[in-house]
Amino acid sequence: MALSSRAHAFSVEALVGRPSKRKLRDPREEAQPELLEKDGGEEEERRSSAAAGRKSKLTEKRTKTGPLATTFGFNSFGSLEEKDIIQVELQGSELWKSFHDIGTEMIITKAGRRMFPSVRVKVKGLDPGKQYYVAIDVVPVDSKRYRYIYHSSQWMIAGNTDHSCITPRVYIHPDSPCSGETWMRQIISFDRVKLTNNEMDDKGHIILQSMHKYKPRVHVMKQDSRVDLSRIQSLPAEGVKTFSFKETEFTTVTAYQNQQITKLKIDRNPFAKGFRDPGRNRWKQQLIPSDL
Amino acid sequence: MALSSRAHAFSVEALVGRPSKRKLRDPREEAQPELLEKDGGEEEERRSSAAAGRKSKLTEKRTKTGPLATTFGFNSFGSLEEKDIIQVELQGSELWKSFHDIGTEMIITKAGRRMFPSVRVKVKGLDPGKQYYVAIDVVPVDSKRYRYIYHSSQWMIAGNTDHSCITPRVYIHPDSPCSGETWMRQIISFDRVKLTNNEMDDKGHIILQSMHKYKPRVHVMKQDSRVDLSRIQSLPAEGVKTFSFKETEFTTVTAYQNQQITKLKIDRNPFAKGFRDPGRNRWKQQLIPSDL
DNA sequence: CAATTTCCACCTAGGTGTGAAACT
DNA sequence: AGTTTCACACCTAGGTGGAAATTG
Repeated sequence: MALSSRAHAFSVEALVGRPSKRKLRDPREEAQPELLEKDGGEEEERRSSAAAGRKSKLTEKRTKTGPLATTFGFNSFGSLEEKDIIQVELQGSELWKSFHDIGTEMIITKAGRRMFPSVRVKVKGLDPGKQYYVAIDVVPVDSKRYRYIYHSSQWMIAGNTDHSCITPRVYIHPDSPCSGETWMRQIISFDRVKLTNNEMDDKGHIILQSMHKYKPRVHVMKQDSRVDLSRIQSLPAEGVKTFSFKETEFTTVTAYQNQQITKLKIDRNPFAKGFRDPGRNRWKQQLIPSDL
Repeated sequence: MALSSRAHAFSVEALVGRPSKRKLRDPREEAQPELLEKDGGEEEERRSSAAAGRKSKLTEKRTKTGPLATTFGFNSFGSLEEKDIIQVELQGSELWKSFHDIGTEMIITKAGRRMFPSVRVKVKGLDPGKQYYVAIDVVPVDSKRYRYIYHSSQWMIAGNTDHSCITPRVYIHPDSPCSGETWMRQIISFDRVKLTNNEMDDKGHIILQSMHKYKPRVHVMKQDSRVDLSRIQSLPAEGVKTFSFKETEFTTVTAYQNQQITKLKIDRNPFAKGFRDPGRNRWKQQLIPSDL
């Protein structure tokens, strides 16, 4: 155990990984209505795998690969076909849950930092012959600023923030636009999205504030020949289906707070392989000039 | 001088780099009509910088950044506006010319190999508000098979090949579709295109035959909502403007034939830096077990 | 024997967390 | 004291030509 000195003071409870506190906070959040969906009237259906029993008629076809989010076809597209029941299924939800159970943290930097895990989804119910855009954005979960308390390994509310005047940036999936057939045939990965705390960012990265809670949202929209969706910065008012998943919520940080998160990231992110234990601090020894 | 042993037998003439022979062959090729443009009736205007004197009315606005190719608006798009005079300008033409003067070779492999130099262009005369696709393909320059003669450092005709039944694969620029405004604002680079000699290739690479002469072509097409251009394998019959540049012609090889080409590639391609002279064959000495 | 394939050392390009320094 | 930034060693991912092996 030779991880970051930043999270040096952690409780035994945090290391054992008892998920009780976190589980207790969830029901309250699930019950509260969507506060942030005023900008278009699109319906958002969130379904964690724990709530997978509802709407069995729609979930009959579910494979056991992961949680599923569904939006009913209330015809903002103008089409009445049964196929209008678009479903979006999160891939890699087990990994997301591993982080979520601890309290997911995502690093944000000036230059932009990828998410790990990244959002990857499968889409069903599209019209194979029609063209769609698929996009992602990240919206605040609440209006609170958080602070991590080391000795209790807990996130505490540390203040309020007004997000209401900020329109979140949208990252259009690079394959867009693309036929429904093609979208449905592949796993749609947003692994190249980058998060930044630089409000002046000009590289199209998603701008967030550190020490706040956010959730990614996936958007599916039929191609509209009237607007060039490929260059927009904000979502159109209608014709957009929006999906999100409880287990992808995270807190933004500029340096990891909870050492369990650091450990899990190092363990699962291929790019952090150099920090895995077995062969670690071997290079440190080479820096000591003792062979002379 | 410790380059490839393959091109060991080279003439002094080749090393000095006298361009006379090549220059002599060019006029014949320029005079011959396009043989391979039967598939759509699109007009192709080729203009090397050596022929830049013609059509001065159109080239007045030319900057001195490179050669320019122009297609007149004869309304396959149905529009009559003056803006229909689309111009495509090759970027990095000095580098291309350095290779062309020697006799450009491009390696092709089963897995696919990038081109160096890569095709990079600037486009002018698009309708800023309309959507366009930009694409590249590579077509045969003639029906000959070539062989490199080491002792005279020359390419000789070695036989005939019938290309007529092969429709070339098209590589759609990944930014497609995109507004004319955006296309014109940036340099359009095809550096990710890969060439292969694998006729069964399923990765969308451009399939070529080794030891043949080819030229890349750049295509500009207005978006047609009737067809999903993003997934096509061959060009539509109409509404396509096609451009090519004499200095981007090349001969396909599976291993470099002319040592001057090898030298120039190593010198200019960042990925071949490891073969540049100063620090070379230092690692070879480490492999000799002589320190015991 | 010419042409092609394969494996390799050496690069570019860029995604990790670290730990010290800087900021506020 | 909490938070942010920076240079850095260490990775992944993949683009080079060399040289030996293989192909036809």
